[in-house]
Amino acid sequence: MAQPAMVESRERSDRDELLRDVMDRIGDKWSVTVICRLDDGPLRFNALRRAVKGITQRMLSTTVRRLERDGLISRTVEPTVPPRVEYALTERGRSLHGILAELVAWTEANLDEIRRDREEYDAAASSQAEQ
Amino acid sequence: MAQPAMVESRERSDRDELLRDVMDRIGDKWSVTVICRLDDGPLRFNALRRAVKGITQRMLSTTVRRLERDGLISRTVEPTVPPRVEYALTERGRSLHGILAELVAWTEANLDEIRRDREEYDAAASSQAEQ
DNA sequence: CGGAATCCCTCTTGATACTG
DNA sequence: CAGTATCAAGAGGGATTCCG
Repeated sequence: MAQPAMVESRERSDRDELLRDVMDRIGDKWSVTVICRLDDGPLRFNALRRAVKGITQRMLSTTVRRLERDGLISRTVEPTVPPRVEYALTERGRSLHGILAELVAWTEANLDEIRRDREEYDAAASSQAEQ
Repeated sequence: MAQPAMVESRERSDRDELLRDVMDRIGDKWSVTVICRLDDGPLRFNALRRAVKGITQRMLSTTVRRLERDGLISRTVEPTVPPRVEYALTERGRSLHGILAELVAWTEANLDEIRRDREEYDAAASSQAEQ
C-alpha cells in the first residue's frame, strides 16, 4: 500500500495559505454578491449595478475586474456605440457559486441564533464592565 | 398548489445582507484558519497561537473573542494559577467547518489554474499599457 | 454606456510594551 | 499563561469628477 503521505501531499499550513488566497478574493465586501447576481444570468454593467444594491460604480468596476482576472466571470464587449459590455459567470464561477449557495443556506439556518448569541454575549460583557 | 412565493420568503437582496453578515465575520484575515485548526481538536491559547503561523497575540485574542461571540467556538477557563484557557469548536462551528472544508477542496482543485489565469491577465494588461 | 482618476477617511492589522 | 493597552501604518472603500 502507498503511504498516506503520498496522497496527503499538502501540509495544513499550506492549505491555510491556499484557502486564504481565495478568501482574500471573495472575502471583500462585494464579490460574493456579484457572483450570486450573475448566477441568475448574464448582465450588463449598469444592470448589474442596479442588481447589487448599494454598490458604487467604482467598486463594481474594481470587483468585476478582479473576478475576471481569476477567471470566475467573463467580460464580453460588443464594439457598438455606445458599447455593450456583458458579464457572465464562467464554468469555474458557477462551481464556486455552488459552494457559496451552501454558505447561504447555512447562514439562513443559523443567523437568527447567531444574532441572539451576539446580543447575549454583549449584554454579559457590558454588565461585567459595570462592576 | 401553494404559491412558490410562500416558500421563497426571502428576497434576493435579503439573502445578500444575510450572507454578508457571515462573510464579514469569517472573511477577515484569521478566522477561517483558526476554525480549521480547532477542527483538529481543542487547543489552549499559546498552542493555538503556534498552530496559526504568523498570527500575533493581539490578533488571536481579537479573533477568538469574535468567534466566541458568534457561538462558533467555546472558551473554557480552568481557574488554576497560571490559568488554563481552552478553545474548542462548538457544534455550530463544526457545521460551518464542513462547508469551509468544501471551500478548501475547491481551492485545491482550482487554485493552480487561477494563478495561471492571473499571470496571463496581468501580462495582457501590462503589454497593453505599453501601447 | 461603461468606465478611469483623484481625494479622503475609516477600519483592520501589526509592533511593541505591559499585566494579573 | 493568557491576555490588554497604545500607537502607527496600510488597505479597502465611498464620493466626486472626468473621458471615449
